[in-house]
Amino acid sequence: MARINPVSSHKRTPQGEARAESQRERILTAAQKCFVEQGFHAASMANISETAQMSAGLIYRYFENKDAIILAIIDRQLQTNRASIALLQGGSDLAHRMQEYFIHWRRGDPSVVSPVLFLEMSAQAGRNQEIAQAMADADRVIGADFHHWLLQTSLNQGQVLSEEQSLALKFTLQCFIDGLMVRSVREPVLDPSILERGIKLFIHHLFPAAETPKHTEPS
Amino acid sequence: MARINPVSSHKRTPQGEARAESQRERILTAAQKCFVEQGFHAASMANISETAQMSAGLIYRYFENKDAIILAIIDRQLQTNRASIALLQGGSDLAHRMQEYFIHWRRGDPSVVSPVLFLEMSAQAGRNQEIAQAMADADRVIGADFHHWLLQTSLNQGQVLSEEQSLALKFTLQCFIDGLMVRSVREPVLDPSILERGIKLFIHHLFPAAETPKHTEPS
DNA sequence: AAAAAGAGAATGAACGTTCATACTAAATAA
DNA sequence: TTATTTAGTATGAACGTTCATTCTCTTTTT
Repeated sequence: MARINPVSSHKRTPQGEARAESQRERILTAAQKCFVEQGFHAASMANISETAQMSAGLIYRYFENKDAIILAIIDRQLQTNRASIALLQGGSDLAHRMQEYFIHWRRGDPSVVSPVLFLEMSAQAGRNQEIAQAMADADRVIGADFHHWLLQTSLNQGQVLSEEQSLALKFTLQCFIDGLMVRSVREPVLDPSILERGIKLFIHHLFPAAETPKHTEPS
Repeated sequence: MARINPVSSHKRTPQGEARAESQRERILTAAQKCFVEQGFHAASMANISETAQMSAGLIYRYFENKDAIILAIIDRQLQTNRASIALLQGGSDLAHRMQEYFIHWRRGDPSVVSPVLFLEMSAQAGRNQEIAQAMADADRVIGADFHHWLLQTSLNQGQVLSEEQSLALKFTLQCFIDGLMVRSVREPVLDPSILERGIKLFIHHLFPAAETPKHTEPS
């Protein structure tokens, strides 16, 4: 794999750099679409250039090679994911927000991580050291956020969570979220009420501190 | 995608068919290794033939094309997975057995599903209708098994689980297991005690009926 | 006019697949 | 027994295609 940063072998004026940035943006948007539809390896440069509506050769003015584009997309997904997860910790109705993410994942909403890309990234992490490192780093950041949040919210409830209890809870939550992402790809049609009940089951039993505020259902 | 069954355009004696079967086995074993290490698309026929220690052309005597091999591998993984999940429902210590699977996944033990392949299969299911169908069918079977098992075990505990409660519980469990598989690929080094605590947290709170028999820890 | 951006044909490697040919071992003929 | 035929098994070079990448030339911008 190659480096993430754009090709530096061209001198650019400040405004030229602005244009270059928008071109990179254009390429990455097209690449993401192709990668989602065909996968990292199956999507060709010709395919990406077509989607971006530019010549194949031109892409190489902005990215060193295909691997650099893949790396950039992965980086982007990790950032998007982190932002999403951070939002998950905001208010109080954790279960409801999880449901919303599930819906967004389904729809392929570009403002959230693409579950298909996430799966492909994870698979690649099992073989490519550079990708594994990037994902591990992203996980570490998200994990630290969670850890902090867990200690905070449990404290607000008057509970005291041990270090190990918090780490275990964090692990369980990450498993569940990853699993939800997998399910969003694999369940062709899922009864929304089952989704709601399933998520609430998890949240109510393991995260009473982040429980949904209204109409708590009997267990 | 093409069909799964072996190429039928060759006449074979009964013992010839036995040999053919062992050849197919040899090819699939090699293919699985290559697919795990490089991915469905990145692994080449040359690569597979090299690993199987036979010429590239010979593979086409036993499989129509590369897609047929991919399909066969996916089918195999789905069968293996179903068998594993069925074993999960056997005895009482569900949490402990989950831990064991996690370890096996990590090791790439061939007797259990390969988590890397599982991720790649799931990603492909998001684009290829044939694969999506095969995985949905497998999920349906596993889901039915779970549903049955849940009703059974809850009944043994004197509880009565409604249809919807059981389906929600099934969904939650499938999410968690899928998530564990993702984590087994992405967590480079995970403290075993955190794994144990995390899994027990999930099982104890959601599946008290399948609780670990000895030394139940305080919540 | 000079420089940067862009297009698209050219390039060579790698891919999946096929094909003419060679090997092997059992069956048959001598 | 020893030759000859036969049919399945296996090889690896060759084919046509597609791929990522480079090169050359044209257009646009400054």
